[in-house]
Amino acid sequence: MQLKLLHRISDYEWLLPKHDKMNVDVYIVGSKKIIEEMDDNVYNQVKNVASLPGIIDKVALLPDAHSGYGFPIGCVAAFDKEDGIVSIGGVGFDINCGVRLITTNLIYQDIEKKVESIIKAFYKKIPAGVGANGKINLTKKELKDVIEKGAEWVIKERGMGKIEELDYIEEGGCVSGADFSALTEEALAREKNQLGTLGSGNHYLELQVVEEVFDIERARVFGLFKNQVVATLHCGSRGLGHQTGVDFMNIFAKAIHKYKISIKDKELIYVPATSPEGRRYFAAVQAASNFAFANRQVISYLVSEVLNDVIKDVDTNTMYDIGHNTLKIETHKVGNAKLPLLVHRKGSTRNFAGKSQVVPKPYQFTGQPVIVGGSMGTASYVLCGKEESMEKTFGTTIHGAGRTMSRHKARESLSYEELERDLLKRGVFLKTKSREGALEESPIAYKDIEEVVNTVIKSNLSQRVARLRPLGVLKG
DNA sequence: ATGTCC
Repeated sequence: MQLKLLHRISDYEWLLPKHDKMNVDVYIVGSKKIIEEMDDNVYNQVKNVASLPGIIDKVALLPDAHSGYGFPIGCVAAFDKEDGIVSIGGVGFDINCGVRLITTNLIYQDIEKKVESIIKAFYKKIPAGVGANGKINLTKKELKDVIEKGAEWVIKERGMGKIEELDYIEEGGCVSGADFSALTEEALAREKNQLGTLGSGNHYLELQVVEEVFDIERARVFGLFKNQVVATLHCGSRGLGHQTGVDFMNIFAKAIHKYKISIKDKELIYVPATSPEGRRYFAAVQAASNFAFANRQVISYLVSEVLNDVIKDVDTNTMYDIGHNTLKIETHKVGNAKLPLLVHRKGSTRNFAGKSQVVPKPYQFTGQPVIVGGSMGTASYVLCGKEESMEKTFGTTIHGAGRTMSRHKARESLSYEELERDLLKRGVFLKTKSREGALEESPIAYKDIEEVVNTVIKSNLSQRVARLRPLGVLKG
């Protein structure tokens, strides 16, 4: 993206003022380098998003942003609850794709020589890769319960996890407004034993060590300490969520004729939020979101089982679990008004500070944790929201480093053997279902996580709590 | 991201 098109606010904040058909400005977070290296298509995409009807206040673009379907990945846009719209590209096809951080009572020395065997045991126990199926076979009635109850169903009905864990999942592991009947038959049919499966692409399960603690107080409340072994898992709503996106593209395509909406970019198709199709999409997104929460709950339980198989008496806890492809109704301060908004977070994470109804009770005085995923060889971060982000980005921050190289280019840039060697040099053991897939996710294909994190710190959106160094990774 | 083309 060209810097000369933007107005500088600070070294880390920029503004693309509204012009042409834009209804609002675009607020951009990034260092000079990050913005200059950002795909030009991101510029076109945020301009298009800013031109959507009923958009409120601004579009916020985060430093991990890159080109996506319709909306960039790494942005947040909010629409008036009544006069606004809902967009499929604004959520993403992997609905409620998210991350969970699992803490343990182990220190690095406990597992130093067992990393390989732990990752291999993960590989055996946790289905990963395209089309992977798990052991949980749901009847239609059970699937309906999963959709309506989210992670709670997994804990109560299958005994996979502790009931207290629900307090440490975004929205208690179950968003409201989920309607089973909003999902299509095709989406339901895709759920063929996919509960408790990791998936492919950038999804992973990583064994990590807490390398550095930046905020001792918050780390203590989050249950983190230096040299501690933790696991981070990144996955979403699998085929069910994806099919929901695909099917609503068709439902929306019919609806725009009815509402006489003309679309200039088919990837940016939308319907009025209050239309039957819009309401149904909202309910379907919440439904798929609950499936994703349940999915991560199952995998999280399998992680604790594996750790207890390989090493005895391991105590695991969920530090937090949060999505980064979401659609929510939230009240935000806009100017002097407080407005209920339809917040689309696409590859971006809710980052609420301090006391808030949606911050879990144990974290009321710290603010809500954010888990920023690394890219195989690189560090992950635990961050925490700051008050300023409420006004600047609707309480939103980054979700990862963000791609800087296309999947295709990444595959051509190195061989699998080179990747494996590079990772071993970094002290990371890799096990994957797909060598091609792993190449696409090579660390060289991603931005520098340190620089991306530094940007949200310098712009006062988030604060650092801890940095996690990868030891081993299972990829789909 | 995705039973990466029923």
